[in-house]
Amino acid sequence: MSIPLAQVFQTPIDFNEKMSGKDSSTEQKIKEAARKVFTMKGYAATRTRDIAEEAGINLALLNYYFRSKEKLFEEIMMERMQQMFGTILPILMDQKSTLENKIDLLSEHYIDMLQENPDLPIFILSELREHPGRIQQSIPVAAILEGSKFFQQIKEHNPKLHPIQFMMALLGMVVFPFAARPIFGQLPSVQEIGFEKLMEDRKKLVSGWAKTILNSTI
Amino acid sequence: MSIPLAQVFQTPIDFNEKMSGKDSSTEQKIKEAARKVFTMKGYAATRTRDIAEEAGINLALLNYYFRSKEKLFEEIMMERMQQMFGTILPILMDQKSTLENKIDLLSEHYIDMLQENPDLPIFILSELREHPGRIQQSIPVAAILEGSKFFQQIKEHNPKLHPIQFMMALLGMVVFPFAARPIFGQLPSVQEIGFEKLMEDRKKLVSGWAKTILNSTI
DNA sequence: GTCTATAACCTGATAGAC
DNA sequence: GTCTATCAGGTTATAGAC
Repeated sequence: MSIPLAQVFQTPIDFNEKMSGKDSSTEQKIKEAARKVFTMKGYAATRTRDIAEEAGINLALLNYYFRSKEKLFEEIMMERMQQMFGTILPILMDQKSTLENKIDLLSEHYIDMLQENPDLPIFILSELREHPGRIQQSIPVAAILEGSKFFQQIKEHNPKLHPIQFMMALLGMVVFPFAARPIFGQLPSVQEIGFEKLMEDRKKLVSGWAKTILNSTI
Repeated sequence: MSIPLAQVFQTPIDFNEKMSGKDSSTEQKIKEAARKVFTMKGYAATRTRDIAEEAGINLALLNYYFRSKEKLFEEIMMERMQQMFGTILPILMDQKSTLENKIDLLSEHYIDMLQENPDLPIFILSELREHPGRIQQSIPVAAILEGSKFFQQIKEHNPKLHPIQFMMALLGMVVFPFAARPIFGQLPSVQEIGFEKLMEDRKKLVSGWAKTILNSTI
């Protein structure tokens, strides 16, 4: 069930190309539809009929290609988790880049990816709450993160700061706005400026703030 | 459908007292069970049978007290949203307290509340994604936030910083660790230190960092 | 490979006895 | 108010024709 490490390290660009699905075979159409519906509504609220309709095919065909709803979901979930974590892990593990470099890259690339997949965070987080086990089944995120160059660099840079606390701050500043978009999106000023514009500006804000935090003595 | 403003402003303490439910009438037992199951699994994945079993009563009784699954859910959702937003809004609207004061209070009280209700954020966010309308039905969070003393104070303190961007950073640093607990909780170092301890330490970290961000010129 | 029809099952809700 | 039994509708999955 675990994914070859090479796949974890594919770049976001490779991934998005694979996702755009120019292969319009029936199987790909179903997968694309499943990706869309599962991500928007979650496993439990999704009916296989919705997916079939979205794919423009018959319900029976879905079970012909993928044995069951559960099996189809597993495939989608695997892909989406790779997209969620595959974007950051290669950056954090890079042995050459500096700490500040990693922060810049993460802020920029992750916001880019989330702009194109705004409901990815809620999907991952809400599906993971009931099956936390899924995560180590697909990618050993925990082990990778903990032993990453990134963690090592944080410890060296500021021994008083626990890398986890910093990681939670950085990811929180980047990911939370997307997870809470249903709320923030209703603020008049967000609607005026536009959520996408705000996130575009946010890239520089977050990387700047993160570096500031890193050097603070709190 | 909208809640009297007085109720929005109840303190977290009042709220928690109401939640502890010493009234063990059947109706309260059902509500308590519903709160637990809905919050853990979400609306779609919850079966009314699960709630009945958790409450130690019969399925028919659930429909006797609350007309339907949907109606019961509405009540729970309303409560939970009040808990989610009722904790911060009074702090942000206070006319007397300073900006730094508000940051300290929010960081401390919100983390306290989330320690007791760790799966509240995912519940709210995942239920809101499909029905973003629910939010203005219960509490006019958007309008309140936008016109709050807090926003005004941020603008005065640092005119170059958009209050929304700061708000997203502050809430992200506080709320995200709980939303992503299924992931962070698997890191060995988190298990060693203990998630609760980390969050306890985090109160001061976040309030410190938030003030630093506020004064940065980025 | 793709469809229609249907089986098998599950879930929310109610009827009616106590 | 509380229970058992059951209905009605919906959902996944499959059988079988084309």
